[in-house]
Amino acid sequence: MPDTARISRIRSGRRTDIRQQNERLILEAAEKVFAEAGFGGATMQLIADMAGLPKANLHYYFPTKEALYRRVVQNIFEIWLDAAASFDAAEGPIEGIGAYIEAKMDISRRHPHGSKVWAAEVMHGAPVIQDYLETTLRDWTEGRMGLIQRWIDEGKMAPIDPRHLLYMLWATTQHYADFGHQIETLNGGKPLTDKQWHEATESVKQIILRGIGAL
Amino acid sequence: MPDTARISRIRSGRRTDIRQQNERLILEAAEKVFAEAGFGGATMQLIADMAGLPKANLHYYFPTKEALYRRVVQNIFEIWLDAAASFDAAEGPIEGIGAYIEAKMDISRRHPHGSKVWAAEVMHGAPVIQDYLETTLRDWTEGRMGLIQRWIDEGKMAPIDPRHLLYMLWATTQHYADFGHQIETLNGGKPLTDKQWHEATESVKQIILRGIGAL
DNA sequence: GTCTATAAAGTGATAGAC
DNA sequence: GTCTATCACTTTATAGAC
Repeated sequence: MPDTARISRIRSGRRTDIRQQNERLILEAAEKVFAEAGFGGATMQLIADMAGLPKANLHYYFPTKEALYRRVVQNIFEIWLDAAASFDAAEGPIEGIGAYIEAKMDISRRHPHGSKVWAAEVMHGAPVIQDYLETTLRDWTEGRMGLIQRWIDEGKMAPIDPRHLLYMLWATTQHYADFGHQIETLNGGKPLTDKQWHEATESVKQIILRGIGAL
Repeated sequence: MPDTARISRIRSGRRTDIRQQNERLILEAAEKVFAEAGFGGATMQLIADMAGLPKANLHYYFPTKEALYRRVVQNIFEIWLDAAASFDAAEGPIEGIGAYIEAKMDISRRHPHGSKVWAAEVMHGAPVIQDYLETTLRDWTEGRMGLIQRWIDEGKMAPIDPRHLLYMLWATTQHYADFGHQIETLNGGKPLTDKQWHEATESVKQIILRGIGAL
């Protein structure tokens, strides 16, 4: 390999590293700022400061504020879709829905900002991710509804409406992220401990699994 | 009564009527705009247009954008507090929690905008209503937790954690307002019918009441 | 790939005539 | 109590030197 080519590859590799690292820094900062201030309340200046970069660099990596925002929303959506794996692999509701609750609660704890950004996006009428709702989410939902209906037909749980069960699963688990500030305030101003997160997860699992007649 | 006094009273009465009517128009428009665009995304111009008033008049009735926003948040909070009456008057969980779910679901249907404004306010760290969380909501929560614990002690329901039951009640009922757009999209793009709202309410009641061992 | 300076547009709020 | 015109400020986005 000629020197010039090797040097070029190294340079290119370094540039790629810098790009990936800066994009990650920007996305993490953006997720937090969008969650805490909303899209309209967030400023590129604030995101830049939190990422430790000059504001102009944000526009170098993401052409517009909306493009940056879109990436943040897509990220949390993909994380949630991955959590469905445990759902599908299960043989019955205790295992499947129990694992799904655990996975969603874990995401609420590890990605509270992304959850809030998604919630705000939906509350505002999903101006940016309406296509996801109509395609990916719709297909996902119908697939899981069929799975739950099969468990009902097999007598593994009571005949509840699968759609409203899914809504309840989303609502209860995401509540611990989206309303985390309210929960923290009612917890004496302190974040939930490991033990409290475990108790919350077990409470949700217990009520829902018994509620659908699986226990 | 002298003519001048009578006329003055009438004039004063008319002015009061105009004030009350305009304040109501502004508050309704503001609730909708804050819900759909967020505090930062909402503009006084947009609220004024929706209320059918010149922008300057908004500042005549509400000194600042934040003062107007604060009133919107307080409104939904008081509506929710009133819904607790059914909770307290009950003799056991089936009656009390069942009525509370029905009341909260009804509010989600009739006041979806207010619910979203509250959700966004909490998600952003409750910058405007933190004092309510620490006083009124905290007292309310502890009172209801005591009531639920009494029902547990009396053997009227299973020994679940009262706090997480309350969170689940808030999460599930408010989800139908806050994520109404997502639910509507998954309903073929059409709002829930009377029948579907009733089915949703019954599903929530059934799963939770059975889940806490009250059925 | 980085950063300063600035352009272009929009915002909350107010003055002042009616 | 109403409404037009405008001020003072902030924002997104970009130009252009380095």
